[in-house]
Amino acid sequence: MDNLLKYIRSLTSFSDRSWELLQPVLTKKEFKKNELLLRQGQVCNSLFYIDNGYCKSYYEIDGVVKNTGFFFENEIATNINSFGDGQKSEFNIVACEPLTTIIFNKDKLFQTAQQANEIETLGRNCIRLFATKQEEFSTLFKLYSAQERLEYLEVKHPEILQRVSLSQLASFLGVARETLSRIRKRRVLE
Amino acid sequence: MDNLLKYIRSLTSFSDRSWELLQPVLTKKEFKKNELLLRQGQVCNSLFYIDNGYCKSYYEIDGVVKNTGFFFENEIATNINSFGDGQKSEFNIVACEPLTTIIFNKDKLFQTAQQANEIETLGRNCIRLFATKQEEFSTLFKLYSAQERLEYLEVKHPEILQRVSLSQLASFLGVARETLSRIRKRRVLE
DNA sequence: TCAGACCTGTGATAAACGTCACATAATTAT
DNA sequence: ATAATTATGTGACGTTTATCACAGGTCTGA
Repeated sequence: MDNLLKYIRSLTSFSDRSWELLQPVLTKKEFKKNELLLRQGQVCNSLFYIDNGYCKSYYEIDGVVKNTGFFFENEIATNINSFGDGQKSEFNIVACEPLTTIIFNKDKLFQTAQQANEIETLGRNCIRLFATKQEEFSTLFKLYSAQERLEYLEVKHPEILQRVSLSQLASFLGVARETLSRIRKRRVLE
Repeated sequence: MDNLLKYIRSLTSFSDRSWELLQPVLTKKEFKKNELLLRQGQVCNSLFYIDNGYCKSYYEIDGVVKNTGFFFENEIATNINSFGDGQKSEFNIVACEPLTTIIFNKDKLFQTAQQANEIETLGRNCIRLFATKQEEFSTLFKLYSAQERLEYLEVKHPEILQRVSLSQLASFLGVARETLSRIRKRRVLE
């Protein structure tokens, strides 16, 4: 839980009292590699704080897997739309490695947040980080070519390139696996 | 202010008392067509509730304008990253029509939110909507081709196609103006 | 240690797209 | 009303990308 407390305090001021109040909201949970955190069609009632390992969100359309996000240590993974609105999720979240998470239960979180403003503020800040990340990757496609998107990741998010295989990365970058392989080859030669 | 109150109450329970407390946070402001709401390099200290008209966010890179978002009535326009973190904005927001907005002042909003939990919850929900929208458009690029992205807008966001010119829409969809023109022609003939 | 699954690279080919050039609306300003 | 500006359509051409096919490499579990 140490990592989580540090993470929270990097976002917002958080008293020991708030941390105590938050405890009943939290559950530690481990996932095996390839185990699902969230399944398409389910409603997402959790925020998954990633303590160790990483996971990804993906759509499965006509049997083809399309990766839409990767989530590493000290990030929150969730379906923000499903979590907020109670709608069924259109995508899956799966552990890409053995994964240790701390789960925020939605109902308990909302109850507790009504009583403790610091917890409400924490929730706002978690969502803000999530929104910032989405905006960042959304903008990539509007500003840059496939090769430039790869270069952007090399500079700004090298951890993704180090830990995610080329095949997995391709759909996230919006190109075919073969194309990404060729782009990478060009980059090495240049 | 009527529209704003309805908007707020569609998001979260909001007492008359909270609405009173919120008043000092709010300022009505009109923008002329092509007037900037936010300039690149500035820090964003406002949430712009769109009461009437619409605006867009855009990057200007090597003299070329790239549109990244459109914001219509009953939406909040802002730079979520700049607003939350105090970083300088990398993009502009400009009125595309004569625009009526209600501005939330950041400092006053945060002060007031500390005293009234309903206002903190409102902030969380506004950001949540923002995150959901970003995620939606980010996913489009990973799942669909340019033509499919256009079809998606036709079904899910026809208001964008009705109000935004083809040239403006092109960079938002991540294609050249000429390509979008040809895609549209194909769609009409099919 | 061996088979099966997954990952990466590469060639061939067709399709999609970007860019430049220019013509023709449509809109706006004077 | 008319000129200027902006928006759209279209052809030509080169570049980038998707798709299919297949070979070789790596990892993993029986």
